[in-house]
Amino acid sequence: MARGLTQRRETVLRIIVAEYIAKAVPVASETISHNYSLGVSPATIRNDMACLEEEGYIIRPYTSAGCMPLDRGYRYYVESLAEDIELPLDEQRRIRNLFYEVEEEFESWLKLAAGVMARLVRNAALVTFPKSSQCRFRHLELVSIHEFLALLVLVLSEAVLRRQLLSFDEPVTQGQLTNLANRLNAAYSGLTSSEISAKKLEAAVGEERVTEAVADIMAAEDEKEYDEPYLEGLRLMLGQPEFVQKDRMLNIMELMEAKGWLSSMFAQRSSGGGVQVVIGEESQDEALRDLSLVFSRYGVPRKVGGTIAVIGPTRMDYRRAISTVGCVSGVLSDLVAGVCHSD
Amino acid sequence: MARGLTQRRETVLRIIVAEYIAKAVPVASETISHNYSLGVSPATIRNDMACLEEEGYIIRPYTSAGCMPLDRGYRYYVESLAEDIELPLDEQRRIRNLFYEVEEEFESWLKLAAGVMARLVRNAALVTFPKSSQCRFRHLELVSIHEFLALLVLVLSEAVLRRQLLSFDEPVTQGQLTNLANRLNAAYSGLTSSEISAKKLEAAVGEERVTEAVADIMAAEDEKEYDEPYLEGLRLMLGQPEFVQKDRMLNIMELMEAKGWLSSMFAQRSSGGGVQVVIGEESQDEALRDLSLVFSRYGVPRKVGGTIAVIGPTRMDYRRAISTVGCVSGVLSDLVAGVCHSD
DNA sequence: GTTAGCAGTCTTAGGTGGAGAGTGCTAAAA
DNA sequence: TTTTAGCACTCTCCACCTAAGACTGCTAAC
Repeated sequence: MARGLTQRRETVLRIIVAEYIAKAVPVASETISHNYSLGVSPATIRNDMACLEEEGYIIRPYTSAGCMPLDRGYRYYVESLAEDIELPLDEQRRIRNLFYEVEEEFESWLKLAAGVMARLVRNAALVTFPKSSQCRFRHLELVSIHEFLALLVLVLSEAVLRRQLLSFDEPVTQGQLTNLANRLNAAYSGLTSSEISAKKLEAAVGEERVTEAVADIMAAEDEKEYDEPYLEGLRLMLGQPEFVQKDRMLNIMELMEAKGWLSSMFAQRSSGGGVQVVIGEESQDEALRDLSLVFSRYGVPRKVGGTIAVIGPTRMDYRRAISTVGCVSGVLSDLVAGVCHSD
Repeated sequence: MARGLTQRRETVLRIIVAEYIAKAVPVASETISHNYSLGVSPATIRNDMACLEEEGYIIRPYTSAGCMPLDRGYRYYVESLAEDIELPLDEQRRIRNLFYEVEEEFESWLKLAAGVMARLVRNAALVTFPKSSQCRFRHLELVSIHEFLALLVLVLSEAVLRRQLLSFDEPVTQGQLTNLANRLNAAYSGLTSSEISAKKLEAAVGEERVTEAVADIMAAEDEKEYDEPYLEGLRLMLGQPEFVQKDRMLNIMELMEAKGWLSSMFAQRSSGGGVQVVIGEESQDEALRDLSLVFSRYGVPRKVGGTIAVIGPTRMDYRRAISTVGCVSGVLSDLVAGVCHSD
């Protein structure tokens, strides 16, 4: 039997992947021959399948069974999808409208984005908080709780908000706090964490304490790669037939609850833009070896950005996932751009 | 055979519940007779078991099998636990210390509380955000994003923080915003939502827009029963043997992701203080019929409070759950009291 | 009221066989 | 050389059975 992928073999491969994605059941040669008009008999398909198996695109669960795609097969399928698969325009518009209906709050947008993606692809979806490359001080506010305790509210660039309780060794009045806040706001406006650390103002009641807290928060903000992300639709993903075994389900949940899994997940994100796909074992992470990831950056390049992703079994509707992620990332980018227009 | 619960039968019932909680396997008469020195033979235990079954405390999965507790049996067991079961003092201290190590931020405490409880009881744990009975205005801040868009940051009583984007029809400068914020802060300090709505200030650029937003946010805050709670340890609960069937797992996850399940969960919380237990079918909610709930209010009575809870299968270690919930609720109450001392 | 003994009941695991699905192979046809 | 038909073969899946094991229910004696 000759090697190499003839045109028909490529078609057969695409059919196998598409069928398997749709049905989650090993694909038989007869199914292909019957449902698709390739003009050849099942026996011919079988020959092609043998070849595809030899080349590592597909595998059979046992001798004489239908075949299912391997990671390499999925990869071929994904590459073979047209570069520009997009959702139909009316669906894009429908999604976009969802965001304009919701209140003008950032968290709502992100949560909505995760929810929308999860529902559309029937898998888990995740959205990280957008983060600026280096955040800048915009504004702070000090609210007295009682005489030894105050609430520090810090507004950073891109509408990032942080708060922290500050306890003082000596009694401090709201008047003093307001005073202090005014001076610090004037002094720190637009500065970065390190610039604030470097600056030394004249000592005043609580001034050092506040400055230190501000610099710490901003430094932490700059440093941390990913905030706690919004994750939705885990249950949709776990409803997929690949997770019949309970331990597999629990493994996934353990993975998701663990800290730092996100970073490992996006470890190999290339610098290239657009929607990217990591299939099963292409991932570094052992725990992700039978999961796939479709993700994209969103935001304003070189200023602020986050990541959105769809997570599912390697048998995932890549066409749908890629187009959905692409659309939602576009919508979110526009929303972000609107908020940090003048930064 | 005589009816009624003799002292020994009560003991047998407690042993059955305790054994079943520990092993998750139907309890045999021989097990009881062997491992506990009741001074009677298995046959006698069997007689007692027959009686307990007749009275609805226990059930057998089939004729001639060991027995397992019914809701009524669990209820008896819970009531029979001493009123004042508490964690050993050193464990209490260990838990308390965890909270003092963490940064002084409210969200961190709540998340930590949920995590700690989940780990200790090996089940799901949940903590709602504390909420004041009627929130009061403390402070607002307006930060210009660009000339038609500003960020409203609102600080309410008990350090509750809300933010919202506001768009304007006409250009507004940061100077105007600061001015407006100062006036509103002076005017609204300490007021409730309705008092703010009632008040009419002289019109100024954007004044109406801001006041309206503030009143809306505060009204929403007053109205909503439960915020999105912190939920941890779902995976621990789902690891329990009662969830071997996948659909049961998915049902639970669906329930948890649904909106409003919390309110239905705590629907029947009595006004009585302390730790409370709802066992299986005692709950109104059909979906919760094989789950139990151990929960408690925390916070400062009549001022601000939230709910913490442990959720698990009816076969749950109630002793451990009750003592843990009691301890954590105490710690959280102290922390909350510290923050809203002067309110 | 309690106990020993034993028959009886139900579950569980392991094994068997037949039906069905789908391929691999071979030899012939195109 | 590629394609096809035909058929033997492999493997799963399901239903059914059996034997072992776990406990109880019952009865009669203590």
